[in-house]
Amino acid sequence: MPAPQDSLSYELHKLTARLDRAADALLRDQAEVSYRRFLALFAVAQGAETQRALSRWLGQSEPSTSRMVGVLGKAGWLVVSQTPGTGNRRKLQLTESGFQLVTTCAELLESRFTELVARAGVPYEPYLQSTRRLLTQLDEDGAGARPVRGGS
Amino acid sequence: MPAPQDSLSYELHKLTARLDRAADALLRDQAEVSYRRFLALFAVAQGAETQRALSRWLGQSEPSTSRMVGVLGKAGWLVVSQTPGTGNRRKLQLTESGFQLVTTCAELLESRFTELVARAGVPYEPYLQSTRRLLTQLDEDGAGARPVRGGS
DNA sequence: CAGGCTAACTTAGCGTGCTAACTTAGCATT
DNA sequence: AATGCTAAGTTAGCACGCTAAGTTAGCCTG
Repeated sequence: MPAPQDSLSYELHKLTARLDRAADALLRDQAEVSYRRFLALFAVAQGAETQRALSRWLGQSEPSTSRMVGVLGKAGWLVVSQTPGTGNRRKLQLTESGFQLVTTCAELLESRFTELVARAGVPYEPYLQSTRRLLTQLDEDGAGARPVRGGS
Repeated sequence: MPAPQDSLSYELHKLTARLDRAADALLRDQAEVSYRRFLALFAVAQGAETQRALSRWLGQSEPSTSRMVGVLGKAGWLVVSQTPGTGNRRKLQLTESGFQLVTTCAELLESRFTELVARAGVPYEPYLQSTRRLLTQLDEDGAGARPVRGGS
């Protein structure tokens, strides 16, 4: 049984867990918003126009998205509207404050991450390529897969 | 504002999210245990002897670990004991069934992941190196950092 | 031995992931 | 108009992450 500290899968896991925490801490500090909420608003900014689209964009279930949309609406970052004649859809639109939040946070995160990669001396492009290859392979493997269940 | 689909940070995030889901699905299918629970048992197998040690190993808060230990104990994978004269500690030990579960699952996961990397044509060692460098850099950056809060 | 300190764990309560099952809106058929 | 279908969203309830605050065990020090 290999010690997972030494395996790539474990290191990857650890890396993204910390990246997420760092991002979350940064955003809470600088913009009083959680990373999850930012991601949802960002998805809307990038063109997710309904809740279903948003849930796909985020790779999340629809109930989770439904709840998140409610929270973001109450916080005044998002307007949710239903137009008669378009089925049981909700149209999602950022408010002015939502848009500004997304813009600010995206810049913050992007600059921090780019700096991190540079300081770590990691070659951006090759690393990105490998990451993408793994993703693609996972997608292909999972194409005929069983449903996903449970936990966070 | 860059589309995050194109950025390394986003791809990394997506990759580990899917790796976790794939691992979770595999373990639920083959061993009727969640990935989180497996990780905790694995940590004990690797030498986490108290709850505090376990929480550090998992990179989690102590309350989360406390609850998890309770669940694992009830499931019969773990024995929790308190020895007088050693302070308010709990000694963690795998049961026979816990040990077998960990062994089986670790082999399952390791072989699947190695295959994935090979099929994806990703150079294992360089990718591992870069991942480690990013982690180290994050750790150094965060050495004098603010506390981490909130969310999942 | 009483009071205070630290280490380790628990309790309370919340955020946000999930599945299963339900509701609502529009469309097609009879 | 009633029936049934599909798409989109919600409700109920659980899994597990977190912080803040409380408890318990042992160790000092007066």
